[in-house]
Amino acid sequence: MTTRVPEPATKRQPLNRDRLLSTAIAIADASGIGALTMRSLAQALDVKPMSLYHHVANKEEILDGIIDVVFGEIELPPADIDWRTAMRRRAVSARQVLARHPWATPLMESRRNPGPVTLGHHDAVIGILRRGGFSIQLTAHAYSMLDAYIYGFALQEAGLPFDNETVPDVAQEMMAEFPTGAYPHLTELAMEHVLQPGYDYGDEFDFGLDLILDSFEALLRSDR
Amino acid sequence: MTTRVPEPATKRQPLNRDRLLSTAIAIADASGIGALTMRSLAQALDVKPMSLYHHVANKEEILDGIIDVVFGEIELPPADIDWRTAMRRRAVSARQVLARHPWATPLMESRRNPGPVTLGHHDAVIGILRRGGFSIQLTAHAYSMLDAYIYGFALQEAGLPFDNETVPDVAQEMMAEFPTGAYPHLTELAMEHVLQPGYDYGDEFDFGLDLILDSFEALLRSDR
DNA sequence: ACCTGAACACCGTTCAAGT
DNA sequence: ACCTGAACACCGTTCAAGT
Repeated sequence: MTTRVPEPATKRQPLNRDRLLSTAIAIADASGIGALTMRSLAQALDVKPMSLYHHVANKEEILDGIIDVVFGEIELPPADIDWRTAMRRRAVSARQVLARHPWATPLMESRRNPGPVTLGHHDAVIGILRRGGFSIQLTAHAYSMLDAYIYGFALQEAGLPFDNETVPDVAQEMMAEFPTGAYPHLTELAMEHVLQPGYDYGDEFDFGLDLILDSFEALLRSDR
Repeated sequence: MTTRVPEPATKRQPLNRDRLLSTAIAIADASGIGALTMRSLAQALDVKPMSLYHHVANKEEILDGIIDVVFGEIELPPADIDWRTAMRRRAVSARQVLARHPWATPLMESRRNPGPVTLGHHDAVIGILRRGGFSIQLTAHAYSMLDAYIYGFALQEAGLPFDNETVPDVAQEMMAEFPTGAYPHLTELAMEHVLQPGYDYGDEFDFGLDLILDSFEALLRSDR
């Protein structure tokens, strides 16, 4: 004999904004941002499309919202460590987060309504630089440059037509389509670098990051 | 009395791939990539939507095609000038081109079929570095870093919610919505830097670019 | 060879109606 | 307060048919 269960464990949770946004992110992660439609989102939430409009004004607000959630995933180091360690950890974390959500980087461009988490992130990073002794001028330089580098790298990484395992196959396939003798330098770089064992495009990130941090360390010293 | 004109000057040109792509770019420039639909493109070409499919397989091919056209607009300096001048000119030109086509940068991510112009561009840039004395290793570092910076900067610039004239209005409006006391560092940076006369976000580009070029010049010297 | 009309399976969103 | 059915004006694309 079964007991009557007034509230079964599988009972549908009431819809709310947080669940809406995290489900939207899950869809984009799994199937790309193109697969995120009001209809697909509603179905994943076990609800009709029109119900979504009770929690967000429109799809734009969903896109603004998920970008703000993604920003919240980036580690903000404690305020009491030195600026270089803090900037390094934030940059590495940002790259990891953007690699986890490859649809997010290009979306940054069109989003012009930064959410509270995004603004808080920017504020904290600027604060770390200022406390580290950066002038306002130098803070602007450093922040602009670091973010350009991080987003640009993430954009390139998201656009790579291969992951680390399929490098040889994809590279060989692409080069097979080259007209004979065309792109000699590209071919050289592929053969003698990209196709060598142990190659990992991701390793490039640390090189450029440290180069930037070195430069600002030198500038900071000569600044005061 | 009017003469009979068998071929009026306004006669519709026959559709071809080049005209299709350049019209597509004109639409995206004028109204954003979202306004570029098979139907809007057909209308601009004075043709029915289905006619487009005689010149391209689908919309993906149009997107691949216009990205390749945009790449072709980037200046490739002559092979006989020194690497630093060449890299500088290419970077400045790339930024100008991407600023002219703000929809293009985020599109780079999803395009995985580089066209012949794009491949030729990459090949030429790598060639300039190699001839400048860069090892394969250092070439990979430099190219990855320069492109990450260029694309990242273009992405940020495209996402700015203001152009140079409207900076004060937009910044003031945004800050007016901040809860009191929130984002103190962001506010400081805005008040004492962004809102100062003569501020131009674009100026940041040269600073970071020269910093990168300086670093590689030093690395190149110690490398040989 | 090049173009097209009609149709299909999708979109985001509005509106009026249900509980 | 929260959800929904039906409808509207859009998408990209296929197919069969026109010149």
